[in-house]
Amino acid sequence: MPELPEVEVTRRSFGERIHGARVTAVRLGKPLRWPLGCEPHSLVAQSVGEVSRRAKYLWLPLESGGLLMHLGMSGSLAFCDAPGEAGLHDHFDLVTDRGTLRLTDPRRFGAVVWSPSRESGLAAKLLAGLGVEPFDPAFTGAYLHAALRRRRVAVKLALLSGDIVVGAGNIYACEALFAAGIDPRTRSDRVSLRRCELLAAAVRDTLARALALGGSTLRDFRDAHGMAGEFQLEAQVYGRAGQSCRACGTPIRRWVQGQRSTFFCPTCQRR
DNA sequence: AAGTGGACCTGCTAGC
DNA sequence: TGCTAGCAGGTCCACT
Repeated sequence: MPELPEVEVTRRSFGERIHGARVTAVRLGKPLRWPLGCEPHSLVAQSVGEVSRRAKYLWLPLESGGLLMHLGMSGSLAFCDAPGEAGLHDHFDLVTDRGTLRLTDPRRFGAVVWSPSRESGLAAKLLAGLGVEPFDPAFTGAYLHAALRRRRVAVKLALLSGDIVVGAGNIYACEALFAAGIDPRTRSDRVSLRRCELLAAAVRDTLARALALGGSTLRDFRDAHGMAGEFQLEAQVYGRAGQSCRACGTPIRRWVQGQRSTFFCPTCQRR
């Protein structure tokens, strides 16, 4: 589910309200991707700092360290005053004096992991090796070109790998490649500098547009207030196999790369 | 180092 | 109506 826009929309929807709150209880549901890494009760009475994001991870600072959270494929966070009984898929509650932050994640690919800091423990290991942030000025066409030059995998897979640029998942990688007019099957080392400039701009613009629209709600994404996103209504290719390209009318094609669906317009996107 | 495929887990839908 | 196969927004890990 959540790519960078959804994670950032989520962060913005509860970060300010939880800042300064004090933890009063922690409830765990079924196991997530990794064990919490600390005694849940040890978090009680600690105050919450300013929530930040790196790639698709959120970092919730506490006094003894912090919680690194990931929404996986199906996770979402809600922050509310009276959350009610935990449901079947509610696997983590951080109860505070200002409300409860609840992770709902049916598939349980998500994670909540305690670390002494972002720079140590499991958090450091998970954050190591991540590529540049898409809105970082360092993410330029020249940077992208230099990184892609060393790879032979299809450019779509290079975007998804997360070690060049972070944030674009399956939806936005497809959409950015469409916006840049690049065939997702193109070998990374054959994308010219000129087209890398277009692609870097397309990644940035696509993610920014999605952010402005509150992300994409395909089935169940909601921000911490329960608001759905609207980017999916503007998708040019994602999930549109067989439908006509909004730009040229050619049927959108579906192709499998790295065991995942890629959607593209064979006319608008060229190798 | 880079590339490949499997693993994790649940729910929904299309098709027979 | 009921079963099954296939698909889903991520990314870690082992192996070549």
